[in-house]
Amino acid sequence: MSALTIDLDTTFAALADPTRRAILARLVISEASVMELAEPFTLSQPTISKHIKVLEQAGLISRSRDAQRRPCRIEPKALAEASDWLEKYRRLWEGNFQRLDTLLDELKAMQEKPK
Amino acid sequence: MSALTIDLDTTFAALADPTRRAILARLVISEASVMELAEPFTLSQPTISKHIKVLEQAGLISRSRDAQRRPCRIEPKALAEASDWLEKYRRLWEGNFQRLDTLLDELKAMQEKPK
DNA sequence: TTATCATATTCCAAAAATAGAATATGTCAA
DNA sequence: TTGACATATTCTATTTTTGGAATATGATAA
Repeated sequence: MSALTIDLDTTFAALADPTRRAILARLVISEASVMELAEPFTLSQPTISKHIKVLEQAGLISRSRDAQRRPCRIEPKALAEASDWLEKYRRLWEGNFQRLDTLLDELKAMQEKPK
Repeated sequence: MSALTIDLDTTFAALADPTRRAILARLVISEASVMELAEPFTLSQPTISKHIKVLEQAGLISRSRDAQRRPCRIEPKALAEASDWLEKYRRLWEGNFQRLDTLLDELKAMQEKPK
């Protein structure tokens, strides 16, 4: 199973945790090791490792090797897929809203100048 | 606690379920009752009601009253907040990528024409 | 009112997520 | 090789999520 088949279930579930979102926010700045990522939290190292694993399995980050370290970096594809899904529905809904808006304008115009 | 304070945890968790995303996708077309929303699924009515409750508590939909029905409609604010979060990090990362890209181009140019 | 339709809630069981402690593995430097 | 450091895994307990069956509530029409 390649990273291409990561589904939105897994991606959104990974994003639903504040620790994991904070890790992603940190990784936007630069790559970082597990220790560096764990530093701001009171959580234990194993717990952070597990959060990192969830992010990796969701395709949101990938790992490399630097001596004993396993630096994490953001993988934008999964982020983009989730964002695309939301943007699609946002645009569609805004389309609906615009039509509703037009309708309300028409109704208002009719009230002011009933024919 | 107003709908304004809905957090991303709840929103992303609500989006992490395919049934709930399908319900949202359906609601982009138009408002719909619980029965109408349940129709495409093999899940029981109570189960669909519970999914709807999760979406409502996440601020992703709201309900109204039409005789015995409780039509659901999309609430775009939570959708927009989740989308904004993702878009922000997507843009930031794409910024990083562009800088990296520029760096790689420079390295490549140096290899072709070492000074 | 009563029957009916639409929806919600309660209760239960199964599965999954989360965290820490303890421990294991992997990598490097001396 | 050994010691030290970085990270991962296992085990266990707790909490949350998900679903169905049964049941309750709410709203309307007759």
